[in-house]
Amino acid sequence: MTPSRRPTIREVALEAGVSVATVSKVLNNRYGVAEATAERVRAVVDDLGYESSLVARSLRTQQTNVIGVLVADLEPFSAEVLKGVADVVRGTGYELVAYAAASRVGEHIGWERRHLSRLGGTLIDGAVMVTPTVTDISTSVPIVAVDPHAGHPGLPVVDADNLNGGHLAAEHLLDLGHRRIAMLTGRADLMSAQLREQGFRAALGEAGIPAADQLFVPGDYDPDVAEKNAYELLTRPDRPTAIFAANDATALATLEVARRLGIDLPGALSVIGFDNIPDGAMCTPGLTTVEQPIREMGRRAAKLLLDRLTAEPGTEEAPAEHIRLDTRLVVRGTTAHV
Amino acid sequence: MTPSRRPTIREVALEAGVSVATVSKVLNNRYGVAEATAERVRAVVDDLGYESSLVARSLRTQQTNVIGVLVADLEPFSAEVLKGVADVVRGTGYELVAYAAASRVGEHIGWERRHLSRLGGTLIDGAVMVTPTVTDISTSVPIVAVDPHAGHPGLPVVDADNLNGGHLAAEHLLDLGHRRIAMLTGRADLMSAQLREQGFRAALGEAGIPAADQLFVPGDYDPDVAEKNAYELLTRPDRPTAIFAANDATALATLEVARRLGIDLPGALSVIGFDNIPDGAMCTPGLTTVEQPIREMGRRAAKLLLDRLTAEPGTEEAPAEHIRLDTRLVVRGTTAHV
DNA sequence: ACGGCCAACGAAATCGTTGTCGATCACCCG
DNA sequence: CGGGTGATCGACAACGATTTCGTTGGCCGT
Repeated sequence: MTPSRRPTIREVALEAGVSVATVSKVLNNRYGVAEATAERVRAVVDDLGYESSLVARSLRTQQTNVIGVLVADLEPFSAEVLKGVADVVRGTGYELVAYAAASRVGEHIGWERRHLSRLGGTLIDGAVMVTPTVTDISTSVPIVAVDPHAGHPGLPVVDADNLNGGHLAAEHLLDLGHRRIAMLTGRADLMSAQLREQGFRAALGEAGIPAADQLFVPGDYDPDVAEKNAYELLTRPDRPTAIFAANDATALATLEVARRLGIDLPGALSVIGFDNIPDGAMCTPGLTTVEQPIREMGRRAAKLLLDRLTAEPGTEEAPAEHIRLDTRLVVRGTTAHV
Repeated sequence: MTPSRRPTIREVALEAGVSVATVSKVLNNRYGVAEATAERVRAVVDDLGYESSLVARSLRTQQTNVIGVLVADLEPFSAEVLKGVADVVRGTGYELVAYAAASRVGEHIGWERRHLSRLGGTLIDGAVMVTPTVTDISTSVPIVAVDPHAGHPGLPVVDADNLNGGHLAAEHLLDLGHRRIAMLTGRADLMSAQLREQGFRAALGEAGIPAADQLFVPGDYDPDVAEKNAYELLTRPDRPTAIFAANDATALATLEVARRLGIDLPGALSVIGFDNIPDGAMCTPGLTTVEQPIREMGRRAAKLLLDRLTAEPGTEEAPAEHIRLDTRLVVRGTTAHV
């Protein structure tokens, strides 16, 4: 019985009666080997089921042909970005691996840095980082950020038009006649959250409605936080007639709170979210929301990264691009007139 | 300016005035180096910010200290398993990477095999496979399967007690007085789906209710398929008073169909799902379901795998374990009497 | 027939690390 | 003072691939 170990290139060479160098040349179809021998080598290769060791190859060539996606947690948003990246990576000869950080909040401080330095230049050739919070990325591998922390210096970014998205949400509610509108704001450190709020405030301003600070409560992109604050908001004597939640997860939490409080929806309260995650469409009534093309964001991020990786070393580095994709209003059943 | 490349062990050795071997010994704190030199080496190491190359180390030691989780797609189920695996892997010195297969259905034929052979023995030391469909796993790395394809030979498996789960669902509906109960069955090739149906049928039988074949329609674990079939089911003249969906995703799709048809829920129709994914709890009304401890399944799978990996080579291989975790009825708002 | 040339191939260096094993040296004991 | 004994360290051979560069041999032209 043949050994169950995976065969090495040496064994292939031996079997085919050629040198290791020749086998390598055949596999990477490089110039300088006769078709006859190449044929013979190929026969032996798939007879033995040989596959070259990615590790050994990486050591030699100094690149792994693997790109990583680093996500803080596997919420639907990250998962969707990941799928978008996978769409693009497939068929390019690159492998795709995902690294999920801590599941416990607060534990991921510095996680991104640690992982990047461990992996970069040794396990992955580049990375797509989803909602990264690190401020100084001083690493050797190229990085593309999706929906990053506010105030990043010069690294390529893909995000949605959050500013206009916030604007759209406010406009929709204003069109329906709402005047006392509250907002569950997002994670304060993320650019997307800041822009959504900014666009929202701008639209209110344009409509001549003063922004009352007590109507802006933190939702933090987190259902639990949002639930607590939505409850507080909805039990006030002068409770708002509409709520803009900075993302769908917190909007759904708000719906749940309203239901518990027996508030008629959308009769007595309108709720609009942001993201357009699948769950929002499934719920009863369907969640009105601002859609951002998450999967497409993943695709664009991957393209950006692959472009950098496959760029000729000679060509000068392209300036950090910033790709901003459009957002779009999706009206369903949780918003209504008055 | 120092080169921006990551430093090698050789440079550390040079800087510290010792040999490469000594540096290696210090880093892996192996016996045979004086504390004074060790101290000096350590100083240089974090002065230069040196980190050993995982690639080179892997090539030498023939193990990568990375375990992989292979999922067909990143639905909530897989994501939750992944988190469970991450819980266990953290702090063990192993890295965790996730490989997502095709996003398009049907494209993943043979995908598992390809990836395993490419990665196994070269990029990962072992793998947890979620709902694997391959039948012959002839690879060099240890594998643990979560909720596998039916009829696997001798590989360790972690799953939930699907048989009893199906039984619980049926019992619940029977207790509520339902007699004409339909089922949206799951993916026919998965063990879990078969067992859920089997438990369900058994409970019906015990109650003296003949199983009418026209009440069993495929849901396929897929919301789109389920939507189509649920529609057909609910527009029949003698439509069922209750539906058992083989998983929550299809149960939610059923709810959506019922809502579109204007069927009062749970007054005129009871729906029960399986899994207890978060979305089911968020919806209005909350989805009654059978819970399986998905995250815990991930944890157990990871433990099983790590046990195999860290087992002394001398000890004989333990027989393939099969860990079956309990399922539990979670009653919410989508089921009611009569 | 001989020199030159090109295609085809192989020997060897290399990537960065670990582990074995021999060399060195100080020290202690008889 | 000599020999034995640890402790400490470094030289070197792997690991499995890629790539450079030199060697071989055949063929062609004159």
